Amino acid sequence: MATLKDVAEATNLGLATVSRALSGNAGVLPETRKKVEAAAKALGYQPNALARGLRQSSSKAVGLVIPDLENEFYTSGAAVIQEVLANAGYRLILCCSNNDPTIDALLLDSLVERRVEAIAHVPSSAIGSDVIRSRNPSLPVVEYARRSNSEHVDSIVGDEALGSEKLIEYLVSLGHRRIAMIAGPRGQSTTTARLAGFESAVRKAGLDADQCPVLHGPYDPDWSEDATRELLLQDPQITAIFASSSRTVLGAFKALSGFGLHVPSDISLVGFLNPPWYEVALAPVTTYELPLKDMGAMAADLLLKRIAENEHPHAEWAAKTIRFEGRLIVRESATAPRVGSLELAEMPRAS
Amino acid sequence: MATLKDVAEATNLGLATVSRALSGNAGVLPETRKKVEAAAKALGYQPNALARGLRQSSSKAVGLVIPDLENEFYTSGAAVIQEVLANAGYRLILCCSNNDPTIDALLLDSLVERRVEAIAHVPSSAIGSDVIRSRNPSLPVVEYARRSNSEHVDSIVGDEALGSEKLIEYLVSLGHRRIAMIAGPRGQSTTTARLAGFESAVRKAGLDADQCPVLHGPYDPDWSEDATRELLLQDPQITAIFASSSRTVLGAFKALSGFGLHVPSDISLVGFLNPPWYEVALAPVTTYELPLKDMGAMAADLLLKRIAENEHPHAEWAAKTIRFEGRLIVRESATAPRVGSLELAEMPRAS
DNA sequence: GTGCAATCTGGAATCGATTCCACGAAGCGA
DNA sequence: TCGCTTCGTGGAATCGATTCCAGATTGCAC
Repeated sequence: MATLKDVAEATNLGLATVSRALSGNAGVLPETRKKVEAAAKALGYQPNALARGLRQSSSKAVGLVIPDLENEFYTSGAAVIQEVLANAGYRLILCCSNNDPTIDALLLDSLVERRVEAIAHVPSSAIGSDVIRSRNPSLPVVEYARRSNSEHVDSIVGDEALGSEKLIEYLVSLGHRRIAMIAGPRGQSTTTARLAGFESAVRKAGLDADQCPVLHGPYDPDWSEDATRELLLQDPQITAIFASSSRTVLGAFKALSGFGLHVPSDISLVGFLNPPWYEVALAPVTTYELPLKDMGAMAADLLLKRIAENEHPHAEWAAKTIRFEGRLIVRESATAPRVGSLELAEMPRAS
Repeated sequence: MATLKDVAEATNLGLATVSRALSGNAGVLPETRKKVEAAAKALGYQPNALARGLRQSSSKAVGLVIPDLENEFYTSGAAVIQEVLANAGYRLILCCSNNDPTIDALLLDSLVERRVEAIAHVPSSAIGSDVIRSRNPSLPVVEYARRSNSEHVDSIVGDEALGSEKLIEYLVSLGHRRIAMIAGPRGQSTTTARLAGFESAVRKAGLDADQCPVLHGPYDPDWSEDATRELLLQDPQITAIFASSSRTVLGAFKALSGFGLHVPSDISLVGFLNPPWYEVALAPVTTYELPLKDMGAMAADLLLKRIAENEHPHAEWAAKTIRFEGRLIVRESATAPRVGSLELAEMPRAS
């Protein structure tokens, strides 16, 4: 592949001049520049970003690590982040940790080694981004969507607790008193917050906590399907289910259909987040929507701001957590509770 | 940030030795290596991938450009590609072109400038990947999911034509004779193939092509909703709709609900691909599933193979297109056609 | 005509790793 | 003991760009 030197030789100019000409710097005769550009084009010259980055110690790249490429909770923000950064002249290096803390740490390291200028991060463990910050205090890092225990990292999250609370309040207002929650895996900030909101709302409404069971498991439709199934078998008095992610809503629907139950006449179901398909689900899903796009934009803006600040040595700043409120979307999947307990028509489970 | 030199000075060793010790090369005394590793750890040394890449002219990175981060048609394969490559010691740089050919070209350039060792690409235009190949004949490139007109690039796609054909055959076997297709944007290989299959099936079944309208538009729920609406108003004799992507299925469902129509008793609807929510849709969706995961794995394997071949100068190879068959999944969204024309209860459109 | 500034250009240092080559020490057989 | 190989190590070149600094040319004012 052609290098700057090749262009220099082809034009009988010095390296320095050619470099200036191509990088659009001032101090080059217009005709010289023309000549250089022509030669570069003819030779098919493409700059070497590695060499440039090495010299300038700036890669014009930002890293983003998310745990799952097929979950709108993360990709929705990722899309915006990529867009904002692209407009600012940065490239996004997007990596996927598969929710594995080991891979997560590996990817963060590899981003630092590539000398990205900032990192956005959906932490896969409570350790989160602290390792990075402690080794590279000046590298801007922001946690997005989930929080770790890191004290020294900005984070942008949704107000998940408030969301749960609103949903439960709504169910209670419809008359439900026995509400089950299908929660996520323990230890993740989202799970913790959604659970906290649930428990708080249950308490405030004066419900009997024993009649409001909570199931913990991965954000996975299959697990959720099994969990819902067992839940109903054990506790047929339940009148409403709060499935705290779109994945678990999916599983819950499948389990319910398997039992021949109808939403919402047999049982109410509310979800979380707002993927497009909620509108065309078996019963359009009542849910709490988070402004994922806004959150992503804010994360990207924050990173850009921190990068800019880095140019000039800056005063100490305190890490801050920004929490975005969402909104309750009422659709059809929840109504007043039925009377009496469920009649489960055990059907062969769809494989 | 600590450099190799810092480690060398801290240990009173030469640069060369330190480099060898850290990169696990032979020819270093075990105790020397211990000492180096200890010092590196103490100093928080992290190698500079830019410098390494520059010297070795190999970045251990592979680029992937997809048009949309929120569409399972692309992310599903992307997830697998990332996994396979990670296992082979490569990092994935994932970029999103927003379906814009200009951005697409820009991103490809930027990947080449970063000296990635291979590129997987969902082309956003018919020009596709040829520019890259013509300038860098030795850079492995594979097109995934969509094809461009490039003659010299491998591509891995689904057998979209066959899929359409199977779906239409199925509808015909149920007794449908007036089937509408909501197609994608003209000029994309997926649209073309799906349309070709549709037309071929219509012809083979001896249907009247005039009674089987085709609407072209973006793969977008809102557009699809409008299109479906107009379609039904213009042509209430239609008994089945083939919505050729999950996005358009969504829009179609919304339009149908808006008219108070019930799937499948009032009208049949079949889709394409198989996102998880198809199972819990208003009517579980009959569709043609493509093995996206297998396709992604194959794309990644192919790239790795080409990278390996590049090590040894190799014989000419001919570009090949690999087409994956999918399978028809029969659910509940299509049944035998109603008799007579539709009665449209025009409802206020959900904003 | 001379002095000085402004403008354009090129040589050479630099970024941080890898790697070729040379050097000294140690081991071993003859 | 001498000569040869083997092993561990360090010096210096290298990758390909950017950029500091100095030199050359020109223009302009006095």
